[in-house]
Amino acid sequence: MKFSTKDRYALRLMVELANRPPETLLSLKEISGSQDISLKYLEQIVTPLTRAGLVSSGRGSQGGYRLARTPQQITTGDILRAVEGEIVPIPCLASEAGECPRRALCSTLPFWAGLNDVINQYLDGITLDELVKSDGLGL
Amino acid sequence: MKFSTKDRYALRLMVELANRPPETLLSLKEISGSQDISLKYLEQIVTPLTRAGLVSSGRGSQGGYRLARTPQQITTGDILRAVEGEIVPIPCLASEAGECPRRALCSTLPFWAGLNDVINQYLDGITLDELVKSDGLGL
DNA sequence: CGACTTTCATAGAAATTTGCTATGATATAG
DNA sequence: CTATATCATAGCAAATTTCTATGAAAGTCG
Repeated sequence: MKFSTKDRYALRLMVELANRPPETLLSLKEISGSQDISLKYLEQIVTPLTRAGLVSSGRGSQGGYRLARTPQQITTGDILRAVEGEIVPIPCLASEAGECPRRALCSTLPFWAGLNDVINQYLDGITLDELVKSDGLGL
Repeated sequence: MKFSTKDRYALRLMVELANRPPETLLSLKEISGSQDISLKYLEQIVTPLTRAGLVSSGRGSQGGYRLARTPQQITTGDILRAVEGEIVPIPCLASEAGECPRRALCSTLPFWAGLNDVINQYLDGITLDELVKSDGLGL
């Protein structure tokens, strides 16, 4: 039960963008430098973020990325779901899951569903704005 | 971000044991049949559960496993931690994690720590007893 | 225009994890 | 002594993760 580096890097990328004046473009090369993440890997990570409409891009020299909404309008759930897809603790709970023949008699399913709720409520309750502000708070 | 089949099967195994009269031994062969899980895989899963003191075993013919405590005294956190080890959403938060050079300036760490708390509080708040009783409730 | 920079698209590949299966030893009941 | 079960350890194919490589398309600037 671990979130991937892709998930973690996506959050850091978004924090980096949120820390810049809006409207200005920030290149992946700069993010790669400051966050110490491979440029090529960042390219892969930012793709689903743009497709999800969380960031917008400008190409060519002086190109880069910027947030497509304000940090208050973006939750950690938005970001993680963009790169990872639906966040579910077990495949059974995915919306595209096939019908499980054991469903009726599965006494663990309500437990997993409860965990699913707790996790997604947390993710949807924290905005990018709050992430940025928590800088240096807890450890 | 998924829990493994090992985690899920461990829960189902424990529910099965909790559904039997205490003190009586239930063999993995029977569990294998009713839960449709390979016997050999079950053997692997039950090992850490016995080591963690959650179940006790009797060998030989008529042997099997039983709960070592009452279902009220066993939480889902106990079970999952027994088979999976510490439950942490990212490696940074594991107690045996090496010191991260980025720790001080990592503005995502408090977010992950919060998620960690939410998950573990949920896991520690639900007992095997409650799992068994939820049979047939939600879907 | 033309060199340079950056995003964008896709493919590949090494390393790790997952999800088992196999072999065989050890203990107990009847 | 035989059948049954736990216990211990090893191995292995498939999937996933974590990148790296190649190159095209689009934009900036001199």
